[in-house]
Amino acid sequence: MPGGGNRNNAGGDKKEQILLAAVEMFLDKDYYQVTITEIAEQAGVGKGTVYEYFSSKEDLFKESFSYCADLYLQLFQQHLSTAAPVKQTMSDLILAHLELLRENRQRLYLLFNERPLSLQEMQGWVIEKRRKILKGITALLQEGIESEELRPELDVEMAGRLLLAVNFDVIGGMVVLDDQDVSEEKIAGLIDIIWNGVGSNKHV
Amino acid sequence: MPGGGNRNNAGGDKKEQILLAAVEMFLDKDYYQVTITEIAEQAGVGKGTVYEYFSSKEDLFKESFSYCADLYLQLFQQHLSTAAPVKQTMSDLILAHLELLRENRQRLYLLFNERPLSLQEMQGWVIEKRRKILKGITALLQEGIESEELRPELDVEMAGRLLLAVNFDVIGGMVVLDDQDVSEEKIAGLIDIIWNGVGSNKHV
Amino acid sequence: MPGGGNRNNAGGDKKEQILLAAVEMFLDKDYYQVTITEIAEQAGVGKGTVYEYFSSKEDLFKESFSYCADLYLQLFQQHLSTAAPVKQTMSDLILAHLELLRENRQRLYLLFNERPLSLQEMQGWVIEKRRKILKGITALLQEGIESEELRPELDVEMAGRLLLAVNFDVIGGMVVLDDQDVSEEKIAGLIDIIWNGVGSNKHV
Amino acid sequence: MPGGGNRNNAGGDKKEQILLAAVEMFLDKDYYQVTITEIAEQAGVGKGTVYEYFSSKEDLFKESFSYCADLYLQLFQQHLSTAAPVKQTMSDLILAHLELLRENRQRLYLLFNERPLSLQEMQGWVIEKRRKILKGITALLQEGIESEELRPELDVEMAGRLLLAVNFDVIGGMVVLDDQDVSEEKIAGLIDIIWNGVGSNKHV
DNA sequence: AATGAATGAGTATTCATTCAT
DNA sequence: AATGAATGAATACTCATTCAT
Repeated sequence: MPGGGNRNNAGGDKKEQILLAAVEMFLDKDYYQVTITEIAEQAGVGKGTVYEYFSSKEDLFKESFSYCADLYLQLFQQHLSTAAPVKQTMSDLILAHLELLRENRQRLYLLFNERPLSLQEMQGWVIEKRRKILKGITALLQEGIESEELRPELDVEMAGRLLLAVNFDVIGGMVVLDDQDVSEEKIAGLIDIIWNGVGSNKHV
Repeated sequence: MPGGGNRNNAGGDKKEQILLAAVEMFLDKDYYQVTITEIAEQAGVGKGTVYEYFSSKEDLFKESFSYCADLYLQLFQQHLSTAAPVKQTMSDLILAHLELLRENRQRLYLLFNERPLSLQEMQGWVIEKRRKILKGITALLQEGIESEELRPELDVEMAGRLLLAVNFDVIGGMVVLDDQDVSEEKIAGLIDIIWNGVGSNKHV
Repeated sequence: MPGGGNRNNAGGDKKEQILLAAVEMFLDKDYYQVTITEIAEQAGVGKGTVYEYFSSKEDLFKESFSYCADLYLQLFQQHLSTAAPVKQTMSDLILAHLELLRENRQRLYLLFNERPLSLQEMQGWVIEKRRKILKGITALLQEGIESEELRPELDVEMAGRLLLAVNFDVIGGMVVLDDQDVSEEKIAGLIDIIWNGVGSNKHV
Repeated sequence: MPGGGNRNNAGGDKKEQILLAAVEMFLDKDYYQVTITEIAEQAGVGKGTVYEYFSSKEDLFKESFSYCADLYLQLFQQHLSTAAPVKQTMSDLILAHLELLRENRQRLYLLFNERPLSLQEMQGWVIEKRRKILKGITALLQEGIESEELRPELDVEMAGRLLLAVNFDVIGGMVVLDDQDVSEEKIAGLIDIIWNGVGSNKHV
């Protein structure tokens, strides 16, 4: 078997090592401000080694991004596949998201939400991931309608988008942009709004 | 209106000329992809002239950004300061936002929502603008509660954030990311959700 | 007239300055061993300046090469367009070539004769120049046949190629590779061979 | 023939294996475009193994070059050592050369004729080989004079150089640069010129 | 005030070579 | 002896910024 085979018992470690270092850097600075040298240093390997495992900076970025995006995807999918009542699930999602943001550096939000504009391909990347999540949420809502938890006349697509926005923009914004403490109370208030709307009955 | 009269290129309006050119470019490409040379060409001035009016590329970007942000601010403030019913205002805001996105190139959204991440200062910039808008919306909602259009127990901050998210994330996302046609019907559905919530009465 | 016009009274000097420096370097070392930095230093300009006038290293090389090739072309064309007897012209060509090699650094020979193999395009370049020269020589020989200076049954193409080879390979080789002094006597001997051939009459 | 027997890859012939792979590659691409990795792959050995047998890329190139040069040398020496008439030998040489070029990839010509210029050492290498060949040719011509096949007043050195040039520049040029089909007729014409010269008797 | 020629710091990437296994 | 993972020196090219005119 010429050329040997899989990378020792050290495993694919080097690659992961580099990937994690890259994620670390890309969470801190944007694509253009992160240098391969930095990543290599952060990973504790030589510059050339980076290129043993990733064909280019762009490739490395994509993989870093994908790695982070998958964290999100997993989070959502995990919570969306429960049998819990919809209201509960919505709440759980928000809480889980909050935790994810807190655990994995707030900037995860940024990486996901605010990609390097110009790497056009990245755009499609993000959009794709968003669609997947949106689809999951939409399905959840559809079930909610069928189980009569939700109003039958609901525009599930828009409701789904709103829930996505709540997670990314409201929660993400509070944690990351405003660096706020998001209390349980706040979340309850938010869920209340989503569930019951803002309108009073007096004027309707 | 100082100086009065219409502004030909005879006037001292080189600065505005350059600024508008910069906005044009920054709406098309991201910070790192726009070059001073391009901006100068677009503005029809020499490269050196750019530096007569702006101390650096970063400075020029900030001003360009601010210029665009103000478009938003104006849009919101204009609609938030009407005496119309809150529901109407919310709807108007969304419609106006839609139009703004369509008119001013979709990328306005991107410029505003997705700044060159780690120009740290930019962050504060965005946050600041968001807060101002949020404040306006919150005030609107507070009035709505007082006029009993809105539910008295509403967490106005969260409701405000949600409305912001609806504009930026839901509408912006649909127009820009998904390149979707946002029908009146969709908006009606969205307003319905915001107003009445997603929950059915059966299970509550 | 926006943008001004031709480069000062300094003339296209900078460009020529750089070109000559590049020629200098490319005559000394091969394409891959010459660095842009060196050329810039040699030319006494900044690295960036090189790129103001030449779009890439390859471009600069091509122009350098072309510059040298034109020296050859001129040399040949100048001598080929005289009304002198063919024999005289052949001799003149060789002498002129010798002088050119001595004047313009021997390595001119190398640059022309031994291009960087791999820049495929270069190959075509050289071939093209060779063809032009060959055509000129062939025409000369044809005239020689018509004026009955040369044998009527001569294969002019082959004779032309032989004359080219004499110049490039024999003369060039002696001067450059063997660093030999090429005496008038040697040249007379060479012309004699070309004119009368090597064969004796005894055995024919 | 030390060791005798045929050489499988079982033998210690790794070195030859690598050398032949290198020749293969260097005939295809120039020094700078051939990588050690490629050579190793072509040879079916590990990259490190190359360095077991050759101290550096340059060393490997030199040996590859020498290997090819020896093909030439052998070709010439083989034909130069016959007892055939000089005219016949000249013709044979050209034909043999043609065949060699056709068989061994045209690029043999390039490898020999156009070394990576400024590996200065290479220059000497080529010069050395050329001298050896030239010496052989000169001896042949001297014999030709003695046997009265050739004109007694011939400058044998120049005649030798001319024959070398005919082989390398005329034949090589036609085959490689101009990618021409070299007919027997053309060769006959060439031999005719060498033998009888270009001059008519009318004007002499 | 206006210009654009000149500049050089900054960076992704390649590849010969080493050396631990 | 054989390997190939790891390495970092080396280099073309970009572009914000300056400054002489």
